Amino acid sequence: MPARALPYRPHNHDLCVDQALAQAREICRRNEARLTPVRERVLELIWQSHKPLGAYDVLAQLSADGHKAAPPTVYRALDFLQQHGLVHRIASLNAFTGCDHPGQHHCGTFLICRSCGNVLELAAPNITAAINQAATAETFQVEQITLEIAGLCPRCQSDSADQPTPS
Amino acid sequence: MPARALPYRPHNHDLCVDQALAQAREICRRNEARLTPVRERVLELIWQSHKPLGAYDVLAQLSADGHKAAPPTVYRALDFLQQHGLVHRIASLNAFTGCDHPGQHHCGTFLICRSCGNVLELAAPNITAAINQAATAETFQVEQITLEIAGLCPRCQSDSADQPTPS
DNA sequence: TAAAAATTTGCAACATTATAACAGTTGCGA
DNA sequence: TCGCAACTGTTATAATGTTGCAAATTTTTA
Ligand SMILES: [Zn+2]
Ligand SMILES: [Zn+2]
Ligand SMILES: [Zn+2]
Ligand SMILES: [Zn+2]
Repeated sequence: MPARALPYRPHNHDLCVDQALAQAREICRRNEARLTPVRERVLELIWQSHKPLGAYDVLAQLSADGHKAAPPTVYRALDFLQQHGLVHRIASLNAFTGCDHPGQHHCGTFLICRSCGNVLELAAPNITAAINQAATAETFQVEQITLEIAGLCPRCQSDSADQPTPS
Repeated sequence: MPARALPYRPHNHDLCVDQALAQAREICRRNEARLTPVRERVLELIWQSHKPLGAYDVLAQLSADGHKAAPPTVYRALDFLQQHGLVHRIASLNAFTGCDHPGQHHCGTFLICRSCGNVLELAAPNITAAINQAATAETFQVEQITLEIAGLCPRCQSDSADQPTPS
């Protein structure tokens, strides 16, 4: 089994895209949801890298395709994709990123590099457990967790150590 | 020692406000920072309840005071207050809330009730530890944590159980 | 105290992100 | 082929946040 593709490292990103699209098609089939051309194209654009994309970035790229689009088109597609657990919204960035392990609606934990902009989605049962424990101690009924961790990814840590100011 | 004032429960909120303002003055004195009238007034407005306030809500209330204000005035005051750890921004709400235990710049953990809108700031060492552990496992250098937990507070849980649709 | 410097505020314009309302289109079953 | 539901296009607008510069205020320096 190959190591998980880490956004921070060079990897065959086409595989990320192909897998994401294949999973999306499969999930929509199972959910009897329609992965229309616009929706699929938006998902593909979101997956063009591991850097979250703003709604208006998506919009601009749709327009570059020649697609005549307005904000609602994009926001509706993104809503759909979120609903089916295919993308996540990063609240601290007002941006969207593809979901690493789609299938069910879930709230991810994100490691966001402030230098390169890449995002890694974690599945962190320990964190979730600690959160639920703390919430339970306050008799709070958890419905949704927003956990976004900003900092420096491994690559950008060494970069800043090796090359003080790389342009 | 009295029980901590929980936002969800009736409490003498004037004490919350008085304490927050007193701490703010003390902290600014120590930091040699200037808690000007605008800044103090914005902090007071933020503390008018435990429900986070949008920047434009603050702006409206400043205007109601007769204060001639524009967005930058509010955003600058909020920036100042954040810088000195006196208020927090809730990214998932685009809103601001007073800090429960100010003194140093820190990232809080928030329990946000989607029904009554009140927010409780937690100090949760267990969660922080779990997050740092998970980040370290990915060789990620944490700088800032955004943790916002939405759901139902104790009061609103019982309300919805007792009174199915209370208007 | 008076001039100079730094900080804070006022103000106008603008940028970005997101939604509302309604009309047209498409796919699908009756 | 008709009717319905879901999807998309279109226009306008709302909500949130920023830039840049000038005036006012406070602090520092001489
Ligand atoms: Zn990839
Ligand atoms: Zn995910
Ligand atoms: Zn209170
Ligand atoms: Zn705090």
